[in-house]
Amino acid sequence: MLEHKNVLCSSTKLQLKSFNIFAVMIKKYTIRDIAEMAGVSKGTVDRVIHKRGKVSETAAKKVTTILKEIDFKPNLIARNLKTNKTYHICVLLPDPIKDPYWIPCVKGVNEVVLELSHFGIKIETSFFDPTKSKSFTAANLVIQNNAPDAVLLAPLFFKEARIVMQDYENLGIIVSTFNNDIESKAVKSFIGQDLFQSGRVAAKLLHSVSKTGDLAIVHINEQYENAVFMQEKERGFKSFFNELVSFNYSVLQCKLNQEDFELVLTAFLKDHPNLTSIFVTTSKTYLVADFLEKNNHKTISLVGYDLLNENVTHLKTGSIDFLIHQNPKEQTYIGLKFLAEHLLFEKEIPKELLLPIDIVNSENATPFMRR
Amino acid sequence: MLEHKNVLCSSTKLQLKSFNIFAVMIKKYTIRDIAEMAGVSKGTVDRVIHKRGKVSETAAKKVTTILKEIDFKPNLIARNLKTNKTYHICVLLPDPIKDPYWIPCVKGVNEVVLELSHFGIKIETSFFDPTKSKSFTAANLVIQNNAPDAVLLAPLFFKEARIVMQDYENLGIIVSTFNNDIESKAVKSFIGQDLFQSGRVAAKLLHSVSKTGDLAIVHINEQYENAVFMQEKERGFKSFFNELVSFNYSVLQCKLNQEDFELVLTAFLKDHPNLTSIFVTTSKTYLVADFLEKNNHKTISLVGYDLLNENVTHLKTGSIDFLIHQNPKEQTYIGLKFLAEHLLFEKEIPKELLLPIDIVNSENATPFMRR
DNA sequence: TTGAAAGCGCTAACAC
DNA sequence: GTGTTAGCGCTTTCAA
Repeated sequence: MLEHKNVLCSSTKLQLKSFNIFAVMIKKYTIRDIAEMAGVSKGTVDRVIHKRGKVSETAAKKVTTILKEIDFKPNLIARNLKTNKTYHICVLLPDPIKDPYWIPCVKGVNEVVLELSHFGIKIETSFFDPTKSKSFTAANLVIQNNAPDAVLLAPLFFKEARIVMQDYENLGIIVSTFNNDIESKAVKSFIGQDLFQSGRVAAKLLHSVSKTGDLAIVHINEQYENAVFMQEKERGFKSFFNELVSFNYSVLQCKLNQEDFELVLTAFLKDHPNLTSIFVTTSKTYLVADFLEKNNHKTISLVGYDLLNENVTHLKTGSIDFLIHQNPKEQTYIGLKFLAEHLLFEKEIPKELLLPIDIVNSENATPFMRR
Repeated sequence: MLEHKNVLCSSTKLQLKSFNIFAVMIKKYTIRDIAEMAGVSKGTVDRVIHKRGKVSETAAKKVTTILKEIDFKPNLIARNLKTNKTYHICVLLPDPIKDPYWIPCVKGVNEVVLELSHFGIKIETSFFDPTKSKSFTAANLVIQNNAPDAVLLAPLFFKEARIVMQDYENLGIIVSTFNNDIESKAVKSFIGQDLFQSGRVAAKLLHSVSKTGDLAIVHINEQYENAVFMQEKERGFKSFFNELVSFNYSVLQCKLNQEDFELVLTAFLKDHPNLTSIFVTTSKTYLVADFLEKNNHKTISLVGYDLLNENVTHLKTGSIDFLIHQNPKEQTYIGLKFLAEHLLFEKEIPKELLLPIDIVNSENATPFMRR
């Protein structure tokens, strides 16, 4: 036994030691222990912990001191077992039928529901039409009437969301956002990606694939969604090339709608024969890929967003070079879990959590989709 | 297209519907409810649930029927609160001082320790020397003498690990592995990446960056670690180019040691003037990057492994094009959490979990390192 | 073979 | 103000 321990190098022992401070989990105190130490009853300790008042200053002081001294952490499991309260959380998503991008979010919600099935958490999901800002506002009204404890939503419409957020704050309903950051003090937490940086990632990818020729940023259906977020990606994309020394090509811009798609894109490509790369700022990347494939533009590199089936198909045939995965499922999962744990265990929620920007090519797509 | 949309719609509705069944969380039954329904006492119900015997057939049958009928799920929280048992898990890692690749694993362990601090889980970490298989075997002996309930380890040495696994099985100690899959029935679970596929990802990346010229697979310090795992990456890498139609270049191989590094690599590059791409199969990618930078081989593309500081620095200066992130922290975190939840809540552990293969370039590296 | 009862750590209602 | 007490859902004696 001792012999074997010597095999480990001495520097390791140091790390191991400091690590164990965490791992050993010293002594576990209960409120009964505290009560005894302070010479008061459990009830008084509880009152101090929850600041319910009705405690003499002397008692309060004694208890607080001990609490701090031993860094008391109440057994949250027991607390939850007792209170047996059910919390109500509403989730508001763009309708996955209108835009399949949101399908994984439903899975993310379900996972939280399963994991937390033993705690009193009631989760209700509703959808709004991602092409209509009014639908978003209306859905929020319904939720507010339900008076849940907390709400998780994707604030697709910047202006409308900021207004609605005020109502939530007035009603004392906690709101977390994901996917889009509306930068309001009224939101408890935002889970998403750094869109500016994600534009830079796209730029770097296209620059890796081809070093020469003009590039184009393509926005699709910009009028439906709030353009603020597409512009962030565009800013990031441009910033990358601005920083490139001796870069002699143009970064162009092209706005498309699903209606006049072919016409406008055909004209655009004719106008810019030196184009070698396209960056699509939405999950509709497959539309551009379809077009390039059909019209035999094999030399144009393409980077876009999201693991829709259509996009992944193009990834595998080679008409899309890279996709950026925004991980909608994980965003919803984390956002919801944070809220639930905050309600149940009074856990702190970070004001902002930016998930990694996943780069996907034909070879690593599958595990991302499975998850 | 139309067809596809219809599939989407209906499946989405289905998802939503089944989701609500979950979310509403119908009625929560307790063993008391069951006892009343069956006309027996809580004790009897408990005996049936845990198959502790000493129950008459009639009573057993009645209870079992009801249990099935209502799909009873005991409140695991309450169970844990009562039993108040502490479980003991050992973690065995290669010494992070010998190889910084393993540093994030310690963070992963600490995270689990923090999250599970309210449950009775005692976690102890020890290290072995990744260059010495004997150190691995010895460390396992020490652990076996400690008789923990479960063990999480990185079985760097294929043969030795398979032997040691037998001992664990005989001792009734649950073992999960991560990082390397030794494919033994004696291991409960493996968390890691598909190494073959990760070789393919590297191949695709290099092919994206440059379509022409010879490629080289570089193994570093192959004799120290078990070559099985490097070979998997190599196989994957080669398979990609084998499937490429009209690919007219060579995929070469080069084995390096830290001692004669410069000499051998210089000779290799001289022998292969058409080389445009290098794939390094280990986290020592920065050694090759250093070399290329020093000797001004700016036209050679480089893909390697892991977010060591040295590697990321080269990523940002451009001497490494892409890194593949094996996510050691997440591997450890998940492996350990699975074990803990299995012990505490009798949760099923998947036999194998393959994490996504993360592609990293200069622009998305930061959030991966922060996590 | 069974039921009754105590108790895990915490909360909250209720006396004093 | 403060202590006491009755549970939350489950496990585990201990009698019967």
